[in-house]
Amino acid sequence: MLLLKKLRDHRDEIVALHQIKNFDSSTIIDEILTIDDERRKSQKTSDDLKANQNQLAKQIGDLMKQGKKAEAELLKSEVAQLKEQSKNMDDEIAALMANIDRLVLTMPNIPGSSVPAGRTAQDNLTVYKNYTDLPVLPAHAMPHWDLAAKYRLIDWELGVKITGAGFPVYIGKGARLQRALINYFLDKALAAGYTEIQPPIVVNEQSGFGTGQLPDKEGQMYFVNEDGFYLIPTAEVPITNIYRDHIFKADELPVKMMGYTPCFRREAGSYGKDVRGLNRLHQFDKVEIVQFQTPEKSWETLEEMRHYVAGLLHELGLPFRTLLLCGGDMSFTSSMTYDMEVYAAAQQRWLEVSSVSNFQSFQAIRLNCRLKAEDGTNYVHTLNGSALALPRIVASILENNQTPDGIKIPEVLVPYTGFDFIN
RNA sequence: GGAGAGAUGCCUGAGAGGCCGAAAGGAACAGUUUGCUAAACUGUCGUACGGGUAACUGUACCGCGGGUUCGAAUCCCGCUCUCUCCGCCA
Repeated sequence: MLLLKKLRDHRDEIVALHQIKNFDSSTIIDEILTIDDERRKSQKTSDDLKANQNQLAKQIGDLMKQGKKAEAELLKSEVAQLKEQSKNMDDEIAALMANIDRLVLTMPNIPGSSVPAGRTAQDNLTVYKNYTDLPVLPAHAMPHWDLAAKYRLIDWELGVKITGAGFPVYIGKGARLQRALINYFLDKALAAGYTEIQPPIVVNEQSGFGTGQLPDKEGQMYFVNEDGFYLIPTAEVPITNIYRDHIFKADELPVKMMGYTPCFRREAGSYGKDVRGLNRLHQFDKVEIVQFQTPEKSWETLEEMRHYVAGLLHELGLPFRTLLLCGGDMSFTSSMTYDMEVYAAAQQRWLEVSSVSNFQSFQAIRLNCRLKAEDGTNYVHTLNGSALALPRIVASILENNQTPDGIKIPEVLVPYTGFDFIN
């Protein structure tokens, strides 16, 4: 959510930056500002009326004490009138504000100055890659879903039986590989200074709103009707909401938190080879890193976080690239996003395994999470990133590390898996 | 699931129709003092939205939403949440 004051003070700048996101905000901002002018006028009127009422109420009190009943009654009727007027005014103000809120909520975050313009994923900028030539597998190489079945790592049909498509059952070394990855990611994040969190994996509506999943992405989350809870699509939601309605002191920042959770996504409308195997699931595991940072340092922190994630992929020895998303491919809430994609050599596809974003104050405003500064209160900046999402990592390991005899486990994981080969 | 109690500022906690944006203590911050640590003393110590170049000033907020009243943190109604006891239970 963007701040009204910012819209007023930097109107043209914001309109220009929104162009990069292919969003035309000029008319919306003007409409908002017009409504807000009206709101301010109405508020002045209402405030004055109320000030008047307050004063009269005091006078009435004094008159009553002095026993001047008649005079008091006279003032009472005057107050009644004022009250009616201010009440009408307040209704008007409420309507105006609701209108403003509704409009403000339709505006996406403002992209950072280095975000490239563009419409689709084609326009994303590859800012880093860790390979010179992509691996080429022999003709008999298998995609991960076949490998997973062959070595009994994942039972797809069983998942369908228990729940439905997109809920695979990991078995034996498949399950142990998952657990190894989780522990490896957690240990690395811990060493990088993040505090480990085990949050609830269902959240209330306010939390969903705070991080920006609600209201727009309502249909993407599983909903527990009876209690009004949402299953989290990412640990970002509960972890970021830890500091909803909180005011930080500057020396408390940055706050670095991380956690492992299962994630649930309805993925309505997905189909085809996008959803084959582990490529896209309804339930998957992820370790997420989250930071709260001062506005001055958030860009620096974004770089730090994406380098951290890249480091993990390096250690796993998977071919990957880092993309700087163009305006059109960025999420509604993000100000700048790096995506990390690993290569799955059998499918010959790139799979997104991490998305690292700086939200600036966009989430913080919704969260009402602020920073106490010398010159008043300000909003903090929030950032987060996957570090990492498991299924596609597993897919990439299986496909890239396959040999005729089995699958080689990346060296860094061996202490966690307890085995170095799957056959 | 049943019964009861409660929700006040960063925390503890008073406040029971006007003198309350709210006592007191603690924490925090600034200053004074003391040889350091510490202590003592003094001061500061909520947020939002308006008006004003500014000094300053208006309004709202005591869980949330209504109501009564000239006037509500205080009375009434509804909701939410928390705690305690009972039941069930990993």
